[in-house]
Amino acid sequence: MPETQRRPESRYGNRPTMKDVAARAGVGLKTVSRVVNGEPGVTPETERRVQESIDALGFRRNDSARVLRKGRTATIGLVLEDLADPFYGPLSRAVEEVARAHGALLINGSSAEDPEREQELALALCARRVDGLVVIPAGDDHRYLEPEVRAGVATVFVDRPAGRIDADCVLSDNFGGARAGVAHLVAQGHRRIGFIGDMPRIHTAAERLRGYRAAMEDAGIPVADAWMSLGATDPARVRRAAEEMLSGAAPVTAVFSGNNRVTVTVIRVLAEQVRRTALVAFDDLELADLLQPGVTVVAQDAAALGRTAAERLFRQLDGTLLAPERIELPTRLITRGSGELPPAD
Amino acid sequence: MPETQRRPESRYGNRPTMKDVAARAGVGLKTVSRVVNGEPGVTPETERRVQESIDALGFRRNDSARVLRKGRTATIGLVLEDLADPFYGPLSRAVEEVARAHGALLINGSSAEDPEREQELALALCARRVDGLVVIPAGDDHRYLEPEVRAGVATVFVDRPAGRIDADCVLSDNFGGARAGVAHLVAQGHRRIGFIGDMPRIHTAAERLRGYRAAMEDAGIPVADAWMSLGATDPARVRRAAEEMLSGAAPVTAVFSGNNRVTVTVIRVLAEQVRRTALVAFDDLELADLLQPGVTVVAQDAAALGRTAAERLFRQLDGTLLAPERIELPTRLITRGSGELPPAD
DNA sequence: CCCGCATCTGACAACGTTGTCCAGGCTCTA
DNA sequence: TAGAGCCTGGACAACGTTGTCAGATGCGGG
Repeated sequence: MPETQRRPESRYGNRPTMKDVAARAGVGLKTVSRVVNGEPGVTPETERRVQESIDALGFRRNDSARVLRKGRTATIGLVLEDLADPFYGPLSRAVEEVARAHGALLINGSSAEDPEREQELALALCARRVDGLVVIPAGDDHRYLEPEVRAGVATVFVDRPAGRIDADCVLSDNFGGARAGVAHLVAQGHRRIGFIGDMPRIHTAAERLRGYRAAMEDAGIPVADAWMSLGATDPARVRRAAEEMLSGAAPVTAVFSGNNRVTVTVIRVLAEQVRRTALVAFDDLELADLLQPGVTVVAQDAAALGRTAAERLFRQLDGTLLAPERIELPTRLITRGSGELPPAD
Repeated sequence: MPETQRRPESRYGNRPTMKDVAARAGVGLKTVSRVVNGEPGVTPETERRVQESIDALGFRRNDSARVLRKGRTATIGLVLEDLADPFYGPLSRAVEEVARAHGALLINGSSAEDPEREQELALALCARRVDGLVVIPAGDDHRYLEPEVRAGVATVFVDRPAGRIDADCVLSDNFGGARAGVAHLVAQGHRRIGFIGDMPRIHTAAERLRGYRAAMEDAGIPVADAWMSLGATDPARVRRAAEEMLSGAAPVTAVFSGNNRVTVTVIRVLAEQVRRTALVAFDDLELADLLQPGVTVVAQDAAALGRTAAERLFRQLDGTLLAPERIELPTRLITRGSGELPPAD
């Protein structure tokens, strides 16, 4: 029994290590390390021999071991809501680009709007010792991250603020954007304006609702309960909500739609109606300008959100960062027709 | 000078280790390991003490060290083209879901259609010892992965086949889909049918072009060079290409568009034309049914591609897999109006 | 009362890498 | 030619975890 310790099962399929490379090249272990890391102090001739050995064996440095030794993983984590949502694609890509510029890789996971899953994911990433974490919160209590933050994990929240923890946040001006969007409808002469949004427990949804209410109040219009749908996100329920506020004795003449997923359904419903109803939607859509009429939107810049957050993350990692801050990015009203339809009553 | 070796800079901000937990709980290191991993053989009382210690110190197991010891990372890598592309969002999400079901995390990176960057990314993932790799190829030579595959990295290619290496591939039936789409246009009476696609060096683009040619040949229609645009992907060039084939003495009466990015531009151009030109597009679009006319598409199932690839990857990891295979998923023609317009000449 | 056995616990090595430090050989100068 | 100083290379420990194995403890039976 020559081995006292059984090798763990299928350990990397027995990859060559620096030791193997060193043995083959007839040099010391550390010399190989030097070559691999481009450190100075190796003769060209030695370097050549080592390099040849590396190529011959198909050696690739084991970053797990490296990380263990160095303490930095050059990896950041991104916890988002749903990678398949067209809003998060560009955001994620922007984070990735910044990470790449800093030589880091990106691990990401979707929380599917489930706070528990968000926590599970974030902590799994911490266990892997990501250097930093960009989180799009699903839950509203992030105290579970406190030990991690104290331990030095850089953390930035995006799109929605952190709950019960003092941390950097990068947000869109949801309130201002919604307010401006609704005000735009008011300016076209609308008074009965519907709002279809997500559950108010989601911060962005709550803020947009607040913007809606503010704009209505600015205009001195009392809001009827029947004009608001909160929390219906699946197509069927959105459809029902939209149809309801479009029917009855005093139907809404305009709708403000609270996010991109709601919008696609609302557009469908409006297209089926005889009466032309105005629409302003939060979040831009790919083909919004080609519809009849074009969809007027309050656009947020998903890529900018991601970029800003990631840049801030790396500034935390540089150590050049001071107190947590809340950064709010402006939204932009893009008029394309649907928001400029006059009231049709 | 009590320490012979300086601590690496800011090593995890001095996180507690199992040793610290053990010391505080007054137990041995291994006992903590047992508790953390839920291994049997620990008295409830001891376990309680250890758990208390863990909570008090905010300990979290360092997975890097764990990986180093165990040899499996429970992480898979996904190299795709552009996370911001709406086609890859669902694909990526599907891979993530499968990974999650197997208790693995997902690292992903975008190659931006650059073979060098693809290689760099894939190898970086291998250095991190991901258990497996799902690759959407940008390049056409993947021999660089051979040592990795031999070393036991499970590998599956998606959307496009691997180059010069024998590996699992999961593809859409690009040829068949394009052929059916073009045949559909022929069936409406079109004879002058344009094709606007990506660079033929991209496999999917080449296959779709082949499908176009095949359908035309089936119909006995010789293809004019002026009807084809290959490799223009940025909006400006697509626009020019489209406008060109729509003008002149014998303009095309129908266009087959080779991918989603091309399609959005083509739709814009067609909308500006007086004459109605038919369109069938490869890849579905979010609001395709709401345009006037609705866009007839050859839809592929991005999520199914991702799911199938990831499942195959994990079957490789289970060791239940045999020879590399090429799996082709069917596409679906969805008629919505634009593809049913008759020739307008 | 002591032995044997089962159960629980801990010491130790090893995973693959990098930081430190020292040895040996070389060059250059006095 | 000897000494100082530089350059290259290697031995060794340490990073935090887990597998192995042996020691300790307690209990029941002979």
